[in-house]
Amino acid sequence: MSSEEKIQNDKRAHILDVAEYLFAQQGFEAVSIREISKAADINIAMVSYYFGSKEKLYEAVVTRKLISSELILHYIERYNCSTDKLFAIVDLLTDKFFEHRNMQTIIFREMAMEQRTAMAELIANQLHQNFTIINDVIQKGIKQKEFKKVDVELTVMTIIGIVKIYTTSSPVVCKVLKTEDKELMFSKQYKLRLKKYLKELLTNHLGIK
Amino acid sequence: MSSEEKIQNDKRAHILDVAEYLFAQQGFEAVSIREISKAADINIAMVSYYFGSKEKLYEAVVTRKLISSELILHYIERYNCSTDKLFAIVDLLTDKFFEHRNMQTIIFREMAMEQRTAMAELIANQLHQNFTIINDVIQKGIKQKEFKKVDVELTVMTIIGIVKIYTTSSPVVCKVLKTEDKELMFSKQYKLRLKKYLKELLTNHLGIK
DNA sequence: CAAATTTAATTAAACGTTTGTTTAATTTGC
DNA sequence: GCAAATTAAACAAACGTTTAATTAAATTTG
Repeated sequence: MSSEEKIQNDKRAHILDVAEYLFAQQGFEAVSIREISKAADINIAMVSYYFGSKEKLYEAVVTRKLISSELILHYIERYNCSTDKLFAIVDLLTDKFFEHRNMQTIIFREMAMEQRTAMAELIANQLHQNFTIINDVIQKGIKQKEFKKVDVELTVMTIIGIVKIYTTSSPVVCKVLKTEDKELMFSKQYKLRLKKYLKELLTNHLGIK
Repeated sequence: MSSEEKIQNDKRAHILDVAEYLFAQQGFEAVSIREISKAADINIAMVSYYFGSKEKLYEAVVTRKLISSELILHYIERYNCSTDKLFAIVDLLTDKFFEHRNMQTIIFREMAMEQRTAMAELIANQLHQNFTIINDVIQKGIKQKEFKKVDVELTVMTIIGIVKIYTTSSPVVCKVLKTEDKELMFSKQYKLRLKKYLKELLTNHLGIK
């Protein structure tokens, strides 16, 4: 990559970062191009120049950070038993959700919209792929008598649901955890607590010895 | 209540219903007063006439259906042991979330906004109250050796998280459950499945005999 | 290697729409 | 006939986008 390309990519990436933050905070419609431009310290016309339109900027923001199923598969292939695979998924998901919680806010807001846009479909498919991987791991674990028989689909949803509500409902989670501090809530300490809890929950639920 | 008041209330309620549906589908900013008016078959000016502004209409929509903590308390007071209380809460929450899932979509979208509005604060407080009730039930159950020792706050979040992701992420949940039909997803049958799953999960997790 | 030329990046201003809200006139129900 | 309900029209403000002009950078040329 030449140096000028890097500079342009930096600027593009900067706009994407700013836009992601604002979209996550307020939602797509609530954020104006003028607001993004001001926050990113660029001219209003630059968004159209780089991305074509506000809609396409949004698409770029979303697609940039989707958790690919390849990543998950690659991450768990090193483990042999289903328990280790499942726990690795818990770690990975928690890490990714904590790291990209702005993105997760956007993604699940999009999922809450009933109207099927092309992008909503894209996200749903991606999430479904990730669901399927976790589903298969649990299914295999049950088959090999490593896990008890459970409602597999809802178990998958449980994992995602907890991590999701933790990372995307911070005002109320803050209150519940009595932290009053969002920084603390997303600290290493609390991330460990969440991971530990999830593994204990799954251990109990799946009857892991 | 006089007959004309009833008619006015009906019209107000009708606007609230339509607005709730649209707000849940698209979010506050994405819905215009013109769209609401068209869908509700009223004049544009009637929203201002009845509610004052779009903002106040939104407030009216949200506050109308918040699950009051009194309702929960009243619902569980008839039960003696913590297990029965907890299972009653599972039933109540599932029912309410299924019944008012439009509302839940709006509420958690508001919670995902980082900017603290007056209404976000109101919702957070309400949710926190509900959290606290569940929290207390589990805490008491542990104290009385009815439950195993667990991370109580995260257990509460688990219950809410599962019901929430089920009711407010229907596109992806549909795919996961292989129903392809949103009606089926919110049928009695599937509601029972969810309740049963939650109780089994809690039974395993809390070591209920 | 500097000057000339072309391309890319950036800007301020203006575009036509749409937004939420208000006004002032009209209709409705009692 | 009077008050409440309803309407169409108009309001300024904000929206996403485009334009045409300008600056900066890259490339070509002599």
